[in-house]
Amino acid sequence: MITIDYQNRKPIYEQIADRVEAMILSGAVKPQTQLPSVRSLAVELSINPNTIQKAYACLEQEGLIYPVKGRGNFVCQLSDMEERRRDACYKMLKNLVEEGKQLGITREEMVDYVRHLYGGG
Amino acid sequence: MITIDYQNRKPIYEQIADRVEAMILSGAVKPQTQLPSVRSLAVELSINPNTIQKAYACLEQEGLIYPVKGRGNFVCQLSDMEERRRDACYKMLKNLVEEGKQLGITREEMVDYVRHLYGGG
Amino acid sequence: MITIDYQNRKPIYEQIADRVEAMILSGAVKPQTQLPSVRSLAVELSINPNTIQKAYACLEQEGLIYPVKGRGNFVCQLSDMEERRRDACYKMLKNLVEEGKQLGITREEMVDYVRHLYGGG
Amino acid sequence: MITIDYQNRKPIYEQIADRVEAMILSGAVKPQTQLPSVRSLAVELSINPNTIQKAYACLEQEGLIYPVKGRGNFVCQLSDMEERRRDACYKMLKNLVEEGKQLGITREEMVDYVRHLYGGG
DNA sequence: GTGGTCTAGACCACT
DNA sequence: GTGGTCTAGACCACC
Repeated sequence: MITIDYQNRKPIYEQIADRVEAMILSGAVKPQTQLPSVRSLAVELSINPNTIQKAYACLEQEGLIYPVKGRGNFVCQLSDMEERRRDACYKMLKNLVEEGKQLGITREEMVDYVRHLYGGG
Repeated sequence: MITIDYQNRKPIYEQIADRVEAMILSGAVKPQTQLPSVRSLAVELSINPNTIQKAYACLEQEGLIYPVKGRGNFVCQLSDMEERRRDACYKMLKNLVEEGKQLGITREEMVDYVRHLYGGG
Repeated sequence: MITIDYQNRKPIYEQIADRVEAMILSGAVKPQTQLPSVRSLAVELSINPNTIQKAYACLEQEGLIYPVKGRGNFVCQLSDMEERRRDACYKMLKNLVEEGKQLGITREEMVDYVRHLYGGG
Repeated sequence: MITIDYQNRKPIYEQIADRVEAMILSGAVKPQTQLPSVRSLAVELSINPNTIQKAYACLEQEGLIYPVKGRGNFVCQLSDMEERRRDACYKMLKNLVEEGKQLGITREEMVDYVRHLYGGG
């Protein structure tokens, strides 16, 4: 479910954190669910456990997951999940639109691109 | 016309290169036009001339500008400008759509966001 | 009467010990009273009996409770209860005041906060 | 200005972050001021640079400081400084009051303690 | 077994 | 020189 792009400028721990966040916000991972342990995920992805640790620390800091010492990390019960999802979406799109405008792309041109790239829906 | 975001993970020289590229591809800067000199732009942006130099080197490498010794840097005559522009746009959008899907955003939901954020047009 | 905060950095056994200590020092639990058994409390709080055991061991070590083999744990007869209570209070407040000073909070400002937060009384 | 308590349960990086935050919120360190470099502070406190790095990362995440690559870390221009200070104060006091109540301390008793411990002011 | 912290050392990008 | 990231290995506390 998680893939790492070593060419990407975004640090690995952030790639992981973003991916897990997306899974939580999209509802693919339910609240109270236990996440894979730091060590097991490190083995699975063939990276250092500290990197996973850092990713999980970010998510905890954002209030998305909580650790239980000696047991593991769990997904928080979120009351504002829908709102967070929308926020994340907005933030992402704002950058996009900004770049698009600089490239001189018209609104409908971009809308068409999005429609096309998104595929069946 | 060019702003630097020191918070941004993208290196400064690349921010500048991207911005100039956008201006060229969008037609805001016409072919054969002379770009600001390395030194003057460095002063204007209050950064090291080496950084501007690196940005211009990137653009030259991409075939977007060409240097004339002792005179400055100029915008190339591009036959495939439209194509390049579309490529840049596609590349940008592909990442976006990928993220959007991971967040579980539907196609029309995203289209609506884009329409709204893009503003009048 | 006892709640566990899994988010808290303080270890669980210490949370329990502190809570029981507070109940004893505040007079909510009288001397000679029998405490709930390790097992029953473990069940009630849904945690490992070892953790309760460790909490009780701490309290015994502090001279607040004493175990009777085969019967259970009991609250000690304390001659210096008032003094202990004041000590615990002092210790707690010292940290607080230190932090408050670092934040540049004035004495009266803090006094007002305390009054307000404490509520009726 | 910064002291580390190795006995403290609070991790070192957090002790540092809290201390710097307090200095910023109390106005002891003005906006736009450059903080000591990661390496220099590490030497001064005789700890690993990574620990300082982590502390600074926390502060950046909170929006209190911002890094400039190759130059250093700087204090943000905060519009809501007063509000943040009050929040930090409230948060700190809430825990205190909670503990105090459990110990059976009356409101005026606690107010008196605070007044006394706070010293001249 | 779990997460959390710290250290040490290396590498990279930017100035 | 600066900050940022990653790895490796160790230790601790908790369950």
